[in-house]
Amino acid sequence: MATSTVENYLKEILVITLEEGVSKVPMGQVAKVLGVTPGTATSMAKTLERDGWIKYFPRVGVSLTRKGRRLAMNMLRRHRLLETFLVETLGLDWSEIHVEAEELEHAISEKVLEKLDEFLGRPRFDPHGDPIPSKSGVIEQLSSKPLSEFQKDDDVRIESIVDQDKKFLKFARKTRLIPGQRFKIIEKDDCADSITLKNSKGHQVSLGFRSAEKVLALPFES
Amino acid sequence: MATSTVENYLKEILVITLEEGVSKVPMGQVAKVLGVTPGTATSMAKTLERDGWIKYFPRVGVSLTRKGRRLAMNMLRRHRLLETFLVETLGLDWSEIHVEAEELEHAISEKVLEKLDEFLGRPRFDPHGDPIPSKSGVIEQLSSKPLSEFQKDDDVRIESIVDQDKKFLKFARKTRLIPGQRFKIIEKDDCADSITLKNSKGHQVSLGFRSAEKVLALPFES
DNA sequence: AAATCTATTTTGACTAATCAAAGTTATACC
DNA sequence: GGTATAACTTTGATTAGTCAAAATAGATTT
Repeated sequence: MATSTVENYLKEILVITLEEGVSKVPMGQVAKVLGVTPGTATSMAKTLERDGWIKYFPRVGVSLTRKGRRLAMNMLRRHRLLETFLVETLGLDWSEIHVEAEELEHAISEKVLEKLDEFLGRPRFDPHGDPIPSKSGVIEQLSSKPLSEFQKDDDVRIESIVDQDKKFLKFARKTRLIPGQRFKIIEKDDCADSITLKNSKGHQVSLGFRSAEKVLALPFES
Repeated sequence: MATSTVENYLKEILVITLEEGVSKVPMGQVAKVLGVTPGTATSMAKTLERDGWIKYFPRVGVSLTRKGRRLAMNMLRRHRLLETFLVETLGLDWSEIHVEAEELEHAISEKVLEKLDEFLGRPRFDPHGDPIPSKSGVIEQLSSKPLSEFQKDDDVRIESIVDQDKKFLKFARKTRLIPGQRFKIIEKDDCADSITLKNSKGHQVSLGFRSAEKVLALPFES
């Protein structure tokens, strides 16, 4: 069994891996995100390698083994499901949930997590719009977020439509909300619960938040 | 800050104290409930005393200081609120909740606990019928439980009526469900959701579980 | 009162996780 | 191409929590 320290190291290594799209994370960065001295990170790297969680390349960095990645994904799932619970069910403030989930994620069992997931209606995204890894460790493209998470003036590229309802897919096709298409968010009104997009040809679409949640997009630097 | 090991020691010492009505708990018993060797319990007792959580009387036992009791009560509150949550909200099986709560109680913050308490409607009893200590550390008489928690043939003494609804109080008075009165449970039917009591004068009352939950009683050895 | 038994304490050793500070590489700069 | 710099590793020490096994103190029995 992994201690919660081990779980933390693996999770943070995974997050950096996903965020930066690299496979070897340098020790300095590991030390920094975990708030320990570089020496501690190095010695931990050795024990993590000894126990088969990571591969350690001295003076270069660490990468997760399959086993390590599996556990790390599971931690990310716990973390994000808990964040969702804290906001949706208990109504905690957005700014506090990270710290809280950071603690709870080590204490919650697989069984309770499963029940929580069910209770929450198997959410796909956490309150920050980050995707929640599935039970089997699959995660949607990290940086793709539902349209509802973007802000006015953001440039986005449609990534995928989460909803499989035929009517919605038909509507999406008609309005060019198709993977690969580029849009700019020209209006976002929280009160009216509406988002308006425009593509380069001047074509315009408005969506309610409900629907905007079903459309995943990537931020797009033009 | 207390580690979760410290929290466990204090909580278990409190539980024994409450259950047995003693103030000094012998080391052997401490070791047993915590699943450690006697030597470990002894050395822990010294550190706990050093940090002001308990008083340690060599070869006799330990008792909680005011500070220790406060923390221990808080742990008991956490534990029982979590058990309530696991059963009521997530629908876990009665038999599993103790172990789960045992882990979570150390990870949940005061803030989240407060929200959880609110979400659950500030319950007074956990799923076992044990009282949940208040935020300020007050606990109702440990052994008093709602009538619904007793079994057929149990002898009980009514302790108090939790519900303040006038109609219910009137009904209780008429049927002699008054603090101090003795009854025997002559029938308890889970399917029919009904409990029937009889006092020494042959007077009989039947209650639904709903109502039986509002009547606290003490087990009574005749 | 001596012998025995049981509960408790002591001792010495171990693991996980950490830090500070000294030592080592590789890279970058002139 | 030698030296400074930043990144990384090593070393030695510390703290929390634990066990096994030997030592001791009280209580109980004879």
